[in-house]
Amino acid sequence: MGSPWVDIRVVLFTLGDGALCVALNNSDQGVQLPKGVPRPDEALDAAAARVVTEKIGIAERYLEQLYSIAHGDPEDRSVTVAYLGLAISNRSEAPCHGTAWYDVNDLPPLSVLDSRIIEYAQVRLRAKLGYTTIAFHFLPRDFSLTELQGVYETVLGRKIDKRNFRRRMQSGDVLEPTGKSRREGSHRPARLFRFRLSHDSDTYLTPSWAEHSEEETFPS
Amino acid sequence: MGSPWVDIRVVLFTLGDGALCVALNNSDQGVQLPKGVPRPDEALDAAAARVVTEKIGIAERYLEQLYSIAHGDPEDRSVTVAYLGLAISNRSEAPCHGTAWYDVNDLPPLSVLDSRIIEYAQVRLRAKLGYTTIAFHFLPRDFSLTELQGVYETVLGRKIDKRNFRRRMQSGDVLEPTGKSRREGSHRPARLFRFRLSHDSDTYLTPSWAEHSEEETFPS
DNA sequence: CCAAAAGTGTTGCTCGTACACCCATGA
DNA sequence: TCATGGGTGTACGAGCAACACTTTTGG
Repeated sequence: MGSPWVDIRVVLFTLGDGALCVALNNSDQGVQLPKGVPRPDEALDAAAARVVTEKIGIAERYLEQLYSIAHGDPEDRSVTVAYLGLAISNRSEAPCHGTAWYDVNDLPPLSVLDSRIIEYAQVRLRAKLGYTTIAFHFLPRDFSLTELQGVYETVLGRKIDKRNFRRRMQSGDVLEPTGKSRREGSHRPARLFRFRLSHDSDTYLTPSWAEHSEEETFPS
Repeated sequence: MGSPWVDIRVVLFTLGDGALCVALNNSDQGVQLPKGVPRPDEALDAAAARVVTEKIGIAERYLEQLYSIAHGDPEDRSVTVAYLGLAISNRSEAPCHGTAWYDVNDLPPLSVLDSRIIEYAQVRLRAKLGYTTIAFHFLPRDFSLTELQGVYETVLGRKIDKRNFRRRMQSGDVLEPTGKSRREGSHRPARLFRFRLSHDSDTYLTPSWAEHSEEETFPS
């Protein structure tokens, strides 16, 4: 029958060495986006999360549906549902065998579809930095303002004024000072902040119903 | 096999009598969103356009992918790709048999999924009014500023200040004066404007590659 | 001359941006 | 005491929101 296969592909970004990196799998058909097929009773978001776990082996912090596209010929038809994911910048946690991080500005040859998906993921990520708090998912629980600014600069690919950035961040009630600070060199220690959870999820303009429906309750 | 069916559902909005309306089909399973199944070699966007033509019978002006979701049980599994569409406010063009316009604030009983899709379509539409020129797709080629303001007010569900609205619209170079005007009552005639095409498509934050590739050129 | 919609400016506030110096620390 | 990154304030301009009256037309 003409029923197409549905596959899930995940563009999982992380930050490493001042570069925006994406996780890619090395398969016998060349380098490609990590992908998988949803199980018969599995929500698409859950399938995407499973792809991250099984194919990348990294704990992701954020996962959002990007776009769906049909491709292939009538005999080998499939519909791909693409996801955008963010993972914490942590070099100690190595991805599984066959998976590696690639600088998005220096990618190996990929299929046309994968390239487009990655490009679009980057567009969406940049746009969302402006009107959401998505950037926090690149950082650990406690972080300095300089680290946060680094996230913005790396993703946007340009320098940001330090004073304006700090004023903007501290003016809303998005940041919570932890009181702690961190010494890490022969200079003044940085004060650490934490992200206020109440500002998550709300502003993302993603459907509120997305797959959470029956089984899951919202994590506090 | 476990390969799911892919179906397309379209939330087609129009404006009528100062209300935001959505096109719904009256089937033997009750009232539901117009839907269809993509052909073996058809792009998803093309399939959505075909749903509009065949199931609604209206010429849509804008069509954008919304979201995909898996549902059903393991034996009767499907993945729905939802679309948001806009059609021109034109009561003379009647939809096909079995299809009717419903005020979004006064909908008949619908499936949980359809209700959620419509609700999300409305959220996206409202949000996009703010940062795109999507509103123009509700109007004919030539229109008055009052008509344009009416579109915003109806979709957003609140009054807007006339002077601020006109200044904002006329300050960019989005509007082109036609020089014509329209008399339609015992009062001053309204000057008519036209939308500058160059401002379309760019700002929508939809993937630039989305299926348009080969066949279509932009309608003038 | 009346009703009805079209059209028009000013003011205050908020927010983004440009810009340069002192502070705390470890070596 | 020096090198290094952490931390701070001000002034200007752009853009948004609030606000009320005059103009043109047909009846």
